[in-house]
Amino acid sequence: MTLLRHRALEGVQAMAVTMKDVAERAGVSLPTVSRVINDTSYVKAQTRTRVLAAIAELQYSPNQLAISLRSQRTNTLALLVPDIANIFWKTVLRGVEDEASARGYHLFLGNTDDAPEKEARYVEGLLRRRIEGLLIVPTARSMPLLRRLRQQELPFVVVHRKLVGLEAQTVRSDAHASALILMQHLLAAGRRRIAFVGGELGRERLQAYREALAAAGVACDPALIRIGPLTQPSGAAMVAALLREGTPLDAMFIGNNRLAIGALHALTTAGKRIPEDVAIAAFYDEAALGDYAPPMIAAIQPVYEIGRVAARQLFARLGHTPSSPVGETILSNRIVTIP
Amino acid sequence: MTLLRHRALEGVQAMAVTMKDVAERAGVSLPTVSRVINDTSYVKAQTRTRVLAAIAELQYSPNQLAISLRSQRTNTLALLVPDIANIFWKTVLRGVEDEASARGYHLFLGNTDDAPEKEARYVEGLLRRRIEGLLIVPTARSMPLLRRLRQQELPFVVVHRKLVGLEAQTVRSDAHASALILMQHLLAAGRRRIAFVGGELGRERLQAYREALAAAGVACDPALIRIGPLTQPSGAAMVAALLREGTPLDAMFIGNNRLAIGALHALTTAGKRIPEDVAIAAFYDEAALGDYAPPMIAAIQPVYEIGRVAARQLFARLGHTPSSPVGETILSNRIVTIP
DNA sequence: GTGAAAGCGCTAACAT
DNA sequence: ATGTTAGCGCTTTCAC
Repeated sequence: MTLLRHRALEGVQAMAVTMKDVAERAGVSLPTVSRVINDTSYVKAQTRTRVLAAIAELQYSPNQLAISLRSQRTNTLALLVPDIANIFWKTVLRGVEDEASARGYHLFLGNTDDAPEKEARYVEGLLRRRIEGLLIVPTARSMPLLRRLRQQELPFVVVHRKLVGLEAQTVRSDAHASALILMQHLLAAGRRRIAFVGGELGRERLQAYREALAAAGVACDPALIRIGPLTQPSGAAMVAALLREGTPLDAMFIGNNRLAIGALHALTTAGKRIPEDVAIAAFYDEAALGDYAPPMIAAIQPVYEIGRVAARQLFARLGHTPSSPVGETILSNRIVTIP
Repeated sequence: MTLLRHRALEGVQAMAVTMKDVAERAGVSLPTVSRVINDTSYVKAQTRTRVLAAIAELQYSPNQLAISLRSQRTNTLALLVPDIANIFWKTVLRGVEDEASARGYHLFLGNTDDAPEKEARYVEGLLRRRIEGLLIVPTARSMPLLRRLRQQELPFVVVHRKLVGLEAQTVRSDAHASALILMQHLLAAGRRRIAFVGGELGRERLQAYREALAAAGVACDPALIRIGPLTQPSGAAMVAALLREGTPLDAMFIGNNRLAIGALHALTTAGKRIPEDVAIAAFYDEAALGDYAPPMIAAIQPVYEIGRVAARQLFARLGHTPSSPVGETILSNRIVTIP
């Protein structure tokens, strides 16, 4: 007996076994099979057995597309991150996936490369696929997109980045508070010429930098402030430039772990002693900490927890009307001093 | 005018706009809308305009579930990895995702934690969702599952791991060849007491280790061979134990990047000089190389390429009958010596 | 306890 | 150039 019936319209694969096949095989009607599978009504024990046997023999696999089309539920979420190859997001992803999989949900993953067009294209495809919710690390220009999501009533949670001007459920860590602590640490150690090395999106960190300097009565020298792409080479280049220019400095505040790794390399290459010549305070990473950690003070972000909490909050919103109130969940960073 | 029609059966979300809504709004019949969208037949310019206007006004988003149900095509793949939080897989994932997204495919991601039950549960869900193909890093006990996939005629590609006894399209790097080169390098440098630190699945590496020793006429001392979980702490523990036991050794072959990082730490902690006291040859990682790289010889795996090539081969199989011939694609590692 | 029929949203014949 | 009809695989009234 062959299971091949006829070719699909476009595809070349054999048609899959359907409920109808199972029904015929078991000598019952189609709804009866459905009832057995979903345990949705009493079925005579004998009939049930026959149906189950047919299912096993035919290796029947229910078509989730059809089920979803009827039920309006896909049990599917999506996560959009800038670049999964970056060390930070993979752990967030793991947190999200754990939470989703525990609830029987499947997860689409997409990289946006922080490009709004790519992001928009992805979101469009995900909407068509009728995902039930979206976790998104938005770009700096994602506002219109997110407004559309709101309008389309797709539940979503903003991960790790704060968007001003949009009321959206957000999960992130407390960059501002941690930045203040790091700066205060440097200042308490008597450092006064503190360079800032950060990225475009780190507004909070830069603000904390300025606040801490002001509070300590230290003038803010624009020549010490560097902002660039959040990559290791970029960190190395910015620090190399700083040193080359010769502006006096005795400490550095680095707003991102990849920047920090690059910066530390550049400092070592230039023969600077850490912390004697240059004291370091940085947003760093658990893994990087294990691999390479000179004496410094670091803020470690709760990456896995950010993913889990964000997913949980998304689930909490799935059941509710999309207009349910939104808020920010701010997780604390762990401050670590390496002697 | 409200878009809310009635509540979905189970869900609480408002019903989405359908093609029918668009048709009514534009004052045309349903297939006409379809024709406009898919450009599948001539439509009078004026009608087309009216339809497009209706689509825009209603923010219509085609239901991919319905489309897929009809067309038998989901434009969806899945990737199952042991643990995305591990440094290795995230880059593979990125390669896969790039390739998929370039072809308009979306990607499900799942973590198996190398647990066959979790893997099986995932595959079941993915089959129901009618993915068109699967990329999988199988566990040691995945054979029955993969046989079922073969039977169900789901195209799949085995990534990075070699399964004996199953004919399956496989993409991996040449661990055996690289291991031989690394070992020959150590032996050429006059090292004779070479420890082996590896994982359960690294059979090829261990075999190459033995072959190289035999070829050089060096006896293989079982006391120098350690096998454990592929984690950094495990690497540190195995090396610490080796040193504690005092078996003489002047070199180490390490079969995995996480093991290597742990091992290097343990050696440093024990005050061993590298390479004076202990020469190192290891399977290492591009990123780890940038962060922490004492003098050694390393095999760098083409992680991103593994992902891309695997995805490409999967795409190549989508069009064909599932019985099309399978083979192995073996990518070369890059051998790097750090002076 | 089970079957017949309608419909989820869409596309592809077949009409006109 | 557009409308009518059937059907993808499933669940859910409604009959019997």
